[in-house]
Amino acid sequence: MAFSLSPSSKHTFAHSLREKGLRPTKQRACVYGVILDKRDHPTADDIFDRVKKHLPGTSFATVYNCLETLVGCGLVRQVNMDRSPTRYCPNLTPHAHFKCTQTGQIFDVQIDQDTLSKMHALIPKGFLAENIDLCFSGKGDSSTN
Amino acid sequence: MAFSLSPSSKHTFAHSLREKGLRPTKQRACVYGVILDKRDHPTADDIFDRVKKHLPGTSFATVYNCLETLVGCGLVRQVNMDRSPTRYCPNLTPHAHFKCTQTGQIFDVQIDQDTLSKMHALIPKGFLAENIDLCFSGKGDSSTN
DNA sequence: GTTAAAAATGGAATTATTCTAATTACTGAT
DNA sequence: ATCAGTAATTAGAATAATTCCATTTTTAAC
Ligand SMILES: [Mn+2]
Ligand SMILES: [Mn+2]
Ligand SMILES: [Zn+2]
Ligand SMILES: [Zn+2]
Repeated sequence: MAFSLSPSSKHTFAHSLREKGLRPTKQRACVYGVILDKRDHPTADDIFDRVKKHLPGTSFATVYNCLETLVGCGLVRQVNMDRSPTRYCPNLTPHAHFKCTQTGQIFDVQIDQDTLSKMHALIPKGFLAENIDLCFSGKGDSSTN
Repeated sequence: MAFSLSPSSKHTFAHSLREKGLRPTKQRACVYGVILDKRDHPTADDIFDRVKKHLPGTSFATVYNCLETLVGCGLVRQVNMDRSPTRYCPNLTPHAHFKCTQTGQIFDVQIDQDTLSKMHALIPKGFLAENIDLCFSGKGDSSTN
């Protein structure tokens, strides 16, 4: 059966898509659902595997198409570190990412308003930043393994 | 003729490599030289083109090998934004990158110690960050085009 | 100069992602 | 409900940055 989003997620989802004149299809809902369901910053491949459990006929191209759409609607953020496959994150609050070099896991790191302001203040006059990306990498918390 | 590094760059170069038991070859010097020479955050492909002007026989594999070596020695930093090709930067001071979405140019943005500390302070207890990457993207300074 | 290790080379392989052309699913008039 | 037009999905081919591999060349040590 298709992924069932919570009522509030379903509303956000449908609303964000319709605002851009796009359709809330079951594939898009499912991709969004699996990203919300397990917030481990999955890759497109991970998402493909998970989506297939709910909608077995789904193609890889569709997963990529859906991801592009969801990112375009601002429902999901892309996380790029090094040259590794892009990962996807449904956390829309200002946050950074920490990648454990041992396990490969990616953790969310909240950014407080004060630090965020300081970061913004780095940008020289005449530049307009639409996007900020802050990534850490190193040894992660071993207790979380 | 092989690229001629300034005396001080040549010293840093040879010293950093020898510290790791690696040889300061002319290809490595040339790759390092072109990165120092034009600090526009070139891609491997850009570097390949520039290196060939000095050492025409150089292969693409060698450029990648040299870049890996230079990064491993800490002489050069990799800059990854989105999924675009990796770019290389010889600026070893703490700095962020701003990518102009219109021209694709990448600019260095200095990070003051205070902001750097605040950023470090975001990292949760138990995590040890070996690397920090801060990237902005948006509209760059049109006067620099 | 000989020998052994390191580096460079050319080309093949890998792989995440994008593209293309064909099919299917919606939408919204009629 | 039917039809037409558009949007979305699909399977597979194509792309492109990077890595790998086998071979040759260079270098360093003896
Ligand atoms: Mn898989
Ligand atoms: Mn070129
Ligand atoms: Zn995240
Ligand atoms: Zn830089």
